[in-house]
Amino acid sequence: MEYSISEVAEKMNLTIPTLRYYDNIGLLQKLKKDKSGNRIFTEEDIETVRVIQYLKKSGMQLNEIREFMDWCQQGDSTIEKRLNLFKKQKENVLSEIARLQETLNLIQYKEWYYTKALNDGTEKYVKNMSLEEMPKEIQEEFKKCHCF
Amino acid sequence: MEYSISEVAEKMNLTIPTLRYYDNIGLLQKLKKDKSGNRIFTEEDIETVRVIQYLKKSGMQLNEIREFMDWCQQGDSTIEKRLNLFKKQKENVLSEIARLQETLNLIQYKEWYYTKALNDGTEKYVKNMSLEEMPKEIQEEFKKCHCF
DNA sequence: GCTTGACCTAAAGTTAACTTTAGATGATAT
DNA sequence: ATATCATCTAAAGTTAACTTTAGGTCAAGC
Repeated sequence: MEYSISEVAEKMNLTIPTLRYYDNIGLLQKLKKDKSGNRIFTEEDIETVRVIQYLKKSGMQLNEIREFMDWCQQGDSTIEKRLNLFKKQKENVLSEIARLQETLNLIQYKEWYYTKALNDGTEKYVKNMSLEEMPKEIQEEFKKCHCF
Repeated sequence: MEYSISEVAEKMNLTIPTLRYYDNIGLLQKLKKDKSGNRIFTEEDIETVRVIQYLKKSGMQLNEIREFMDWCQQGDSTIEKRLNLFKKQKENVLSEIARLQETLNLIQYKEWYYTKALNDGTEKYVKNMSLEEMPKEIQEEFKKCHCF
C-alpha cells in the first residue's frame, strides 16, 4: 500500500511542508518519487516518520536523528552505536518522566491551594496556613511556595 | 537572606543573562535593585524562579507565564483563573507523561532488538523474527517497526 | 590613583524547527 | 481547451528563548 504526502500528513498529524522538510534534511532516506516527482510513501516510510516522532520526544534533535538514519543505512557495522544510542535515550526519557512527576507534584499542590483560596474567597488564609494545618498528602517541599 | 544574580544563577542552574532576560520580560515582578542598580534576589524571588521552571516544564511559554505573574499581582479577583490554569497544566503534564511512557516502550523494544542484533553479529535474524519467537513482554505495537 | 571584578543596559545575533511565498508542472474534471 | 487540484522546488521568513556584544558604572584591594 502506498500513500501520498497529504495522506501521510493527515495520518501522522504533521503538515505537508514538515514532511517535505524531513525528506530534504535526510530523515526519509528510503522515500521514493513517482515519474513526475511526487513523493510516494510506503508503510515503511510511515514507520520511519513514527520513529522520528518518538526519537524527537525522547529528546533528540533532527540532526541527531539524521545521523541515526545514516547509521541504519550503513548496516551491521553500526549496530553497537545504535544500541548505545537507545540506551542513552532510555535514560533521558526516564529522567524526563521523573522531572515531569515533580512538576505534577507542584501543580497538584497549587490545585489544592487555589481550590481552598477560591472557597475562602481570598488567598490570605491559605497563604498563611501553618504546615500543621495542611493536609498531610501535600508535598513538604511545596508547602513554602505560597507566593503564587 | 538576599542573593546576587550570580549566586542565584549558580543555585538555580541558569545563566546570568537568562535571569536578566526573565526580569526584562516581566517574570520577576517583585525583584528589587540596590542603589547602584544591581538586582537583589530574596528567597521569594528564588521561589519565583523555581515556579517559572516548573511552569515551563508543564508546557507553558514565557509569555503565558508572564500573564500568570500579572494575575498574581492583581490579587483575589484572579484566583479562579489561576486555579483553572493549574487544572489545565495538570492535564498537559499527565498526557505528556503518557506520551513519554509510550516513547519508553519503543525505546525498550529497540534496546532488546539491538542487544539481540549485537549478539548475533547482524541485524538480519532479529529483523525477520516472527511474532511468536519474540518475548511476550515486547509490546505488540512495536513488533513491526524493525526497519531501524 | 588605578586596576579588577561584578554588575548594568540596549541592541544585535543565534539556533532549531518549521512555515510561507512564489512560481512551475502534471493529472483530472467540465 | 480550460480550469482546478495536488504536487513540486528553492529561497526567504518566522518564532521562542535565549546569548552575545559593546560600552558603561561602581565598590574594593593594592
